[in-house]
Amino acid sequence: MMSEKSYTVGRLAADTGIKAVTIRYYEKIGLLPKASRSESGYRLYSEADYSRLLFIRRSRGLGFSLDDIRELLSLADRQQDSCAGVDAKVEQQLEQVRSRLKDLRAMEQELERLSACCDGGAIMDCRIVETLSGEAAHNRRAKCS
Amino acid sequence: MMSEKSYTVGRLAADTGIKAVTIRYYEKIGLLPKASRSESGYRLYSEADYSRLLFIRRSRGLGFSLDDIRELLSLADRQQDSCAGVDAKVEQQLEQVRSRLKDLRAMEQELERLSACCDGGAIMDCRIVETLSGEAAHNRRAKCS
DNA sequence: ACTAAGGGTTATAGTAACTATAAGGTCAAT
DNA sequence: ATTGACCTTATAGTTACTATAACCCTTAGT
Repeated sequence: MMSEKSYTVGRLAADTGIKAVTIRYYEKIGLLPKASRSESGYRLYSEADYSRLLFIRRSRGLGFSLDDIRELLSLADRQQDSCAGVDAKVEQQLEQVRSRLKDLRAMEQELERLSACCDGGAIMDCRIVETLSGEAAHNRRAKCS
Repeated sequence: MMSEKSYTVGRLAADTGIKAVTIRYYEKIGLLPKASRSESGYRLYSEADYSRLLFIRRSRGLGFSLDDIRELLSLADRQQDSCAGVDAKVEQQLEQVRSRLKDLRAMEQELERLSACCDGGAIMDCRIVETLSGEAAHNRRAKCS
């Protein structure tokens, strides 16, 4: 007797913080099911779609790829199965994040070192340029920390 | 009287650790100058090309984009100019890296928290799935640290 | 001289996760 | 009726490569 409330794509976008274009894109790649349509052809979304989108958004926030999320969603859909698969994916993602952290920390250190190297002279005397050019650490005591 | 030694693309690749395809790609997008050619059409590279490639590789290692590197190279080429531009770019990159670090650290924390949540039951009881589904922190004392 | 392996050459398409653009249809309000 | 804000589609661009195909060159071995 009462129809469920439905969202247009723009409404869903506003409510979830995911842009309308992106929502359509998710539909196109099959991450979201095809939305039902109004008479005039507008997409109409249900509460279930809304939840699914939130799931996607949270997962993206944790750095999962869309392919990972596709898997997560299908794992999460099998309510009575073990959650070992989900747990494994979280673990895997954690490792990946840590590995990227390691790389970035190394970059940060090196950039800090370089940054401390510059004393504002000309390019030809610039330690930064020297370092980037590959004349690795030889005598950088003089001007660098 | 003596011609400089020159590298083929594969040799340069082996020496710099940048793949031959990538070297050709760098030439195509103008990051490397057009290489001279042997009679049969093979690319021939000089020491200068070698240095330039090393510069690119080190900069990539610091997370600079190819566009940034293009700028860095052109800055570095003006030997008598001030190195302020280079310094600024390093500073900028440092900021970017730090911002990405911040994001990743947040992801790491949240993933750690999630990972600790799983007690190996069924999906329908899984705290991870619950959390991802957006039912934010309500009563997670029970099973989560 | 012939051949096969291991170089090199080009052009084109695919990757991830969108973003931008164009060209148009719909809806609510004035 | 017209404006403005929404919706629709399709296509191309982004980053930094990687993969593929189809072909040419060089060199070592028989």
